[in-house]
Amino acid sequence: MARPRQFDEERVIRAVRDQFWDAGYAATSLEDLVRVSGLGKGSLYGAFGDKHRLFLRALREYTDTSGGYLREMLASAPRALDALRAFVMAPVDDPGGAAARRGCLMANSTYELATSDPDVLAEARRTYEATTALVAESVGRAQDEGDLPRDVDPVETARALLAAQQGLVFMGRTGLDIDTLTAAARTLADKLLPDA
Amino acid sequence: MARPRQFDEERVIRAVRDQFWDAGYAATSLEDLVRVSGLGKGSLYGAFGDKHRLFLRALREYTDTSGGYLREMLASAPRALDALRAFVMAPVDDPGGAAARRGCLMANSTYELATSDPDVLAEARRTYEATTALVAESVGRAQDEGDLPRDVDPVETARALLAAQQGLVFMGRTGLDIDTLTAAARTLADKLLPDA
DNA sequence: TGCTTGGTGGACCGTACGGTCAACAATCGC
DNA sequence: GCGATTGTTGACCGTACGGTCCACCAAGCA
Repeated sequence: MARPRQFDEERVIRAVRDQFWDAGYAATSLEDLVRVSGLGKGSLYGAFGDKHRLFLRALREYTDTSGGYLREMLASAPRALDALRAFVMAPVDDPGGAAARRGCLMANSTYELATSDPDVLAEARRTYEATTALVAESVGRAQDEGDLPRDVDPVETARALLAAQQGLVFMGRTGLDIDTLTAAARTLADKLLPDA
Repeated sequence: MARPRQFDEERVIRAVRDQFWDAGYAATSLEDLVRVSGLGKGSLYGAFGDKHRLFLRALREYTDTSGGYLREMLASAPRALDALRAFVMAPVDDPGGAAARRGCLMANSTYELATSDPDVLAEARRTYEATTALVAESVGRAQDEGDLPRDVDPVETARALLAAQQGLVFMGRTGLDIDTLTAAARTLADKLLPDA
């Protein structure tokens, strides 16, 4: 072993992720990445490879973290139905609406790159499948707890809930004010999760 | 007057719009625009201004055309409820799923540019407001026709329907197969428009 | 037909980008 | 302490981009 790294890899990835989140992939220059990371170009390349690989790494960090939060949130809720409601309302869980305007890094990336970048498309599908499975499991739990009717398919319901959530994310990106957005989220949750 | 234009302005705008639609704003180069339009750089600049203004023009063409179709579709339906159902199902109205993967130019642009481009953000809000108003009007009509309960707010319902539709657009962009997407769309329509 | 006016096209320009590299610095085993 | 090894830095490079410009051209008018 020789000279050790002078930076915290996780901290750098989080800083880079935030930059991509705020500005998008194409609109983020290497100079931006150097600035937010505090590293030189050479170090960045030596540690993470080129811009594309660095982006994929940051995206993976985002999906892993988000997936972890979701898993925990769904698992820790006393009643699954409440967790599902919180899942739909997640895009508006932010007083000032700043998070709503920022949106979801995975959705932003899908819209910007999915047509041209197979790696991003694959990550999108992977995340989508994993989220659907997690939500479907909670739908099943809500059925077991008597809060949702037995005759609906958990996976179908999970896909509908995910679509509703992502639709709210989109409306947040258009700059819709947080109160109106919250009302829309409530309407969707009430209709899709009738017994709440 | 001197030498007249040798191209059809509308045709050029549509070609440019399709290019931006397929590749996005940043990923479309001036060379691409020259290729799909058949014009030289000078002509393009002389007729439409720079890349940004040309993009806004193409985006406006898209929103005007889409808005026109929507207005017509909603107005011509014998029962408003059927039209609302068609509105939600629109993202999957495409046998091969190609249109679903392409998504909606306005949504694509919002995700790519709304944070940094005030003009695009304004166009997004304008389109969003107009669509909400059109859909809300049809919700009111469906209430008058006895197909939707009287106690729901038309504008709230319209926003929920729009969110559901845009959520489906997102799922289409992730490459979800058209059959699964159609099933999700049906679930959403059934829940949000109960008496269909 | 020659003059004027606006359209056309592509050569050309400055710049900012992603990426490379070589010189230097810091740590470890010996 | 010294060499080996790896990390760090920023100057540097080639390229592709958006945008400009100018020489040429076609139509209308006298």
